[in-house]
Amino acid sequence: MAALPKKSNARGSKQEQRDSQDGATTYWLGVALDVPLGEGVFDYRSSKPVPLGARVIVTFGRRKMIGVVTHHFDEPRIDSAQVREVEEALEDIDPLPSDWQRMAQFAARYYQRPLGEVMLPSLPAPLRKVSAYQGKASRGGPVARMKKRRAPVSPAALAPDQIPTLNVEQVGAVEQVVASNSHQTFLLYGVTGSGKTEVYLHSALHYLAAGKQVLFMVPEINLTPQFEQVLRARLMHQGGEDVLAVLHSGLSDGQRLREWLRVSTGQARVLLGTRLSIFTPMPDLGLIIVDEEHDASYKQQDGLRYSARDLAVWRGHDRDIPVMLGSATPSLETWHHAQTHRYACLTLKQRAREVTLPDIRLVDTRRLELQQGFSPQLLEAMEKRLAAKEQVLIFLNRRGYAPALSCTSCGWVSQCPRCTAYTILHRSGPATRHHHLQCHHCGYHARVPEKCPDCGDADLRPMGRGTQRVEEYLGECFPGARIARIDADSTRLKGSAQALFAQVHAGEVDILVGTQMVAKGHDFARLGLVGVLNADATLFAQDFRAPERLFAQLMQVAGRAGRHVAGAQAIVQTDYPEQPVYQALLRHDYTGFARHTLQERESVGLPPFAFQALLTAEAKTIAKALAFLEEAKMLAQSDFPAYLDQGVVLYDPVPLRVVRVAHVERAQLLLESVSRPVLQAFLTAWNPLLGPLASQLRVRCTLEVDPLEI
DNA sequence: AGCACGCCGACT
DNA sequence: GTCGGCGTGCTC
Repeated sequence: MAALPKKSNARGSKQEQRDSQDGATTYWLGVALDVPLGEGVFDYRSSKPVPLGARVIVTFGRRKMIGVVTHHFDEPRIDSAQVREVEEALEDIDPLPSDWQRMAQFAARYYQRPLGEVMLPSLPAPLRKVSAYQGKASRGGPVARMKKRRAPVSPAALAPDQIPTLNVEQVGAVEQVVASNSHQTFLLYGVTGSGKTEVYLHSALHYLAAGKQVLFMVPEINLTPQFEQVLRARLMHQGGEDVLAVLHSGLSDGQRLREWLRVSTGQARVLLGTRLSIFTPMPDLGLIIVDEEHDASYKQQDGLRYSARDLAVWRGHDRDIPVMLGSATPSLETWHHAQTHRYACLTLKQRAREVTLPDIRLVDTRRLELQQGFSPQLLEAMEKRLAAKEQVLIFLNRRGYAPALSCTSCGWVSQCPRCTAYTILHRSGPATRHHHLQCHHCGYHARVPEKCPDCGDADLRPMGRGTQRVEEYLGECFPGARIARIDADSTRLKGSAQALFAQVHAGEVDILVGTQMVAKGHDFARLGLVGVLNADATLFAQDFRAPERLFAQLMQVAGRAGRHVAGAQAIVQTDYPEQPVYQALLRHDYTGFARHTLQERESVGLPPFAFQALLTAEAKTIAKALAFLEEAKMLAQSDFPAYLDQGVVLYDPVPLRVVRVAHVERAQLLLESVSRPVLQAFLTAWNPLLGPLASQLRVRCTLEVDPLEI
C-alpha cells in the first residue's frame, strides 16, 4: 500500500509497545476490512500478539466484521482513544501466507482499490462472515463443522497405452518449461488440435513429481466438465483421487470452502479453476497454467476489476516459478510480449491429432438476396451436408426472436422505458401472440402491443433476426432436420446446457443454432459445416479490440468443424469481405493478422503500445455524470500537472453508447499513457480525490485499470 | 457499503 | 397519533 505511512513495516517490526500505566503490552494492528473507505486498513489494539495474515473479529461502527491483519504498527496512526480492541483472533486456519498477502497488496495498489476489498471477497464466504463464528448455528466455526469429504467418483486410471505420446515439438515445449529453474512466462502458441493440453499435462506432472502444486486456470469450467474428468484420470497415478481440487463460482459456499482448504493446506496438489482461483493460497505452488489466455472471462467485470491472467504472471514472477499462457489466438498484449522476447514463445505447428482445419469461405452478401439472413450459398451447403448425414452449426451472436419490433406505417420501434435501447422480441410460445418484449440491459419485460402505440396501425413487424427466428426459419426450410438452439435463454435452467450439449454430442441433432456459447471447447460428433451470420455487427459495433475478438471467436467457432469430419467447411457471410480480419481468417493466418493489427495499434498509439484506465460515472442525469468527469479532469490538470507533462493523456468525457440503463445515465473518461508506471503514479495520486468529489456531486464512479472494452 | 439518526407524508 | 420515505453522516 503506497499510501500507508511507513511507520512500521510488515517484517522486522518489534510489535511491542509498553503501556505506561500498568506495564501490560499492547499490540497495534492494521486490519483490512471489506469497506470501500480510504485504503481499507483500520487500526485496532490487542493485548496478545496476532500474526500477519491472521483473521480477526472486530467491531467497526455498529457492526461486527471479520478482517485480515495486514500490519503491525509501533504506535496507532490515529488518536489511541479511538482505537478499539480486537474481539477475537481466529485460529481455525493458519494465517494467510505472506505471498498471498503480497499479491493482494499488489492487486489493491495496481487496480486502485482498498486492500480490504481485495482480501476479504477473495476468501470463501464462511471464512469472512461473523455469523459463521457467532450465534446459535455456529458451533465451532465453519472449518470445524466441515464434514468429511466424499471421495469423488474417480475414473479408472488410464492404461499406459491410453496416454498419448508427444511429438517432437511437444516434447521440446515441455522440456523448455521444466528446465526453467526460475520465473519465465511462456506463450504456448498452437492451433486447435496441436496438442496444447498434453503439453500442459506433462509439464504439470513434472512439477507434481517434484513435490510442487500446480494451478491450472481455464475460462469457464461449467462449459467443459469433461475436462475435469480427463484431468482426474490423468492424475490418478500421481497421488490418487485427492490430488485435484476444483474452484469456480458455481460451487456452494460449503464446497468452495472445502476445496479452498484442501488446496491451501497443501493436501490437494492441482487446482483447476476459473479466474477466482488465482487468489487461493498454495504453499507449494510450482507452476501456473492459463489456458485460452486471450479469453475475456479472465477479466472480472465488477468489484475488483482484475485480470486473472495478468495476476498469474505477477504471481509467477513473485514466486519465481514458470507461467504458461496457452492459446491458438493469443491476446495482442501477450503476442507482443512474445515478439519482444519478454515471454518465451513455444510454437506447436504440427497436428498432434488427426484433424484437418476447415476450409473457410467468405460469402459476399452485398449484392445477394438473402432469405431470412441466409445466402443461397449457405442454404445449398447446408442441404448437402444434411444429406450426407453431417451436422451443421449456425452461429449468430444475437439471442431472442428479433432485435426490435417496429411499425411499418409510422416508424415506431419498441424501446425500453428505462434504457436507451430497443427491447428485444422474444418468442415464449408457439404463436406470435405469445411473444413478449424484453430489454437485454435491465431485464424489463412487456407484452407485445396489439397495435402501434403511436399511430394505432396493427401491422407491427419484427426487425432483423435472432437465434429464435433463425431456428424457426430453418424448421420451415429443413422440415426433416432435428434442430436445437443453444443460447442464454435455452440454457437458463440448471443442467439444461449440459443436456443440450450431450444431445448434440450424441448426434441427436442435425442443425444447431447458437450464440457464442457454442464456440468454446465443445466437440461435436460429426460437424461438417459452420455457418456464421451477422459477424459484421460484432466488427463495427464495438471498440478497437473488436477485430481481435472477432478473429479469435471465428477461429474458435470454425474450429468446431473438422475435428471428426474430413473436408469440413466454414462459411462466413459478410458485407465487407475485404476487411483484414476476414482475409486473415480465410488463410487461418493468426500471425499475419497479429502483425497487421499490431502495426495499426502502434501507429495510433493504442494498447499494447499504451496503457489505459477508464473512469465511469453513473448519475440520474447524463449532465451530472459528465459534470463530475469534467471536474475530475480539471482536478487532474490543476493538482497534478507534472503527470500530464510526463505524457498522461485525459480525453474528453463522453456518454456511453447505451447512455441510460435502468434509469441511470452513464458517461466515461479515458486515460492513457505510454508508461505504465507513470499512469500508475498518476492514478495513485488522483484516485483519493474521486470518492469525495463523487459523493459531493451525487455520482457513482468506478475506476478501471486496463479496461478490455472502451 | 451498511447502519443509524432525522425530519416530513398517508395510514391502523 | 405512528410507520416509513430516503437525505446525510460516520465508521479504526
